[in-house]
Amino acid sequence: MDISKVVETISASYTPLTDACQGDLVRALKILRFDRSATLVKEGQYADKTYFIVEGCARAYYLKDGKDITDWFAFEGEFISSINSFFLDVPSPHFIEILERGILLELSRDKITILSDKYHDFERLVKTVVTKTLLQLQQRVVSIQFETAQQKYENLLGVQPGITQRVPLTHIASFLGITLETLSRIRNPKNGI
Amino acid sequence: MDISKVVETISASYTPLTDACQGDLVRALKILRFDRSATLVKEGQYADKTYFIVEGCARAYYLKDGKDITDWFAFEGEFISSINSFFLDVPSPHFIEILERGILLELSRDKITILSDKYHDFERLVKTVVTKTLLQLQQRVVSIQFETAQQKYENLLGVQPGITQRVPLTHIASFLGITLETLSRIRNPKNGI
DNA sequence: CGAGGCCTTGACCGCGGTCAATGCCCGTGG
DNA sequence: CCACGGGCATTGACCGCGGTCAAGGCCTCG
Repeated sequence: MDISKVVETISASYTPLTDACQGDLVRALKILRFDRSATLVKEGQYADKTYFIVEGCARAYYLKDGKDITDWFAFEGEFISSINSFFLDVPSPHFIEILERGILLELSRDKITILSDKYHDFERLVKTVVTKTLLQLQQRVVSIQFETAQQKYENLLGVQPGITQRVPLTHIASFLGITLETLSRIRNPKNGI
Repeated sequence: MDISKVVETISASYTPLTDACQGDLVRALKILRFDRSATLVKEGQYADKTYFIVEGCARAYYLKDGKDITDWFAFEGEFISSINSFFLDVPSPHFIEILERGILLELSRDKITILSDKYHDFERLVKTVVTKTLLQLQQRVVSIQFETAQQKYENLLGVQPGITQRVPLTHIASFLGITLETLSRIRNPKNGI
């Protein structure tokens, strides 16, 4: 796999980076490959890394009263990290788990700080990634707050059509804030029509 | 009112700005004063401005099936804008309304772009504001999704203790994603204990 | 073949929504 | 100065969505 190709893609899909910046970024990234599901971050760790997904998918989840609650999915071309730990430098409430065999790029906060200080355009890249995430999250608040379980599910399918083929329903249910049982009933056509 | 003092406060509370940048920022800001409630942004407008609240408070809301749904409050020292319209350059789904007599600073997206291009540290300021907002929103998702109406309300009081003195309960209820009736019952001590 | 993960289905019930009536406060005009 | 009206909040009666608990189906893998 050619990292510089991936960095070009990032530069093209988020915000342009100068060649110098791209070079430094390539050198700062570390390739991770996984054959099957694996846990990148555990609850309680200081999770000062962010991961860019080249192939495969991942989720961030936490335990609420012992229950596994997914609160973020990431697929090819997206970033994932434990945002609380990453930005606030506190122990992570989240686990981050790979859901499929795939390839990730890892980037530490230290290196992000160095790159952000050195390159104005890298600072802009980070701003853009954060902004996109903010807008997604905003949509999610609206969806969670006033839609029925069914609408939330249909909404998710609109944004991530293939998700049910790639992610267990349990995780999708907790992501939507509904139970697995409810999700199962929604998906059953004879309750629907 | 002395704008440069306010800009110093912003620089201190978010991320430091050079003197040159602060100077340019002071010149880019426009002061707005309001004696009573007023609407800054209407649904459907291209809302390419952001507002910093010096005194008073404001809310962003939208109409969902004719119902008024608040989805953001801002108080002294915070920014507010119609984030969808501002970042994506689409017509605003939101109204933005001043809730109290007060003072705001207005800054247009054009000027933010110019300042961001000229000053690396201004780019960083924007990143920091967006990041803080992202983290708040993340907390809110968790709160909305798995807490009871009462817990959501108590949560809000934890973060914004004085809010009930400054904002009508109707708006607080819709912000929390509950009805005014439910909020009223929660607040009534004889149902609580 | 058996065990365990994942999903489905059923029975039941409680939180919080809807609808509607009433209360309270304050500004405006007779 | 009081009466009225309108905005905001409270209270009550009712009910439905979706949660909980429990049983059972259906893979896959050892």
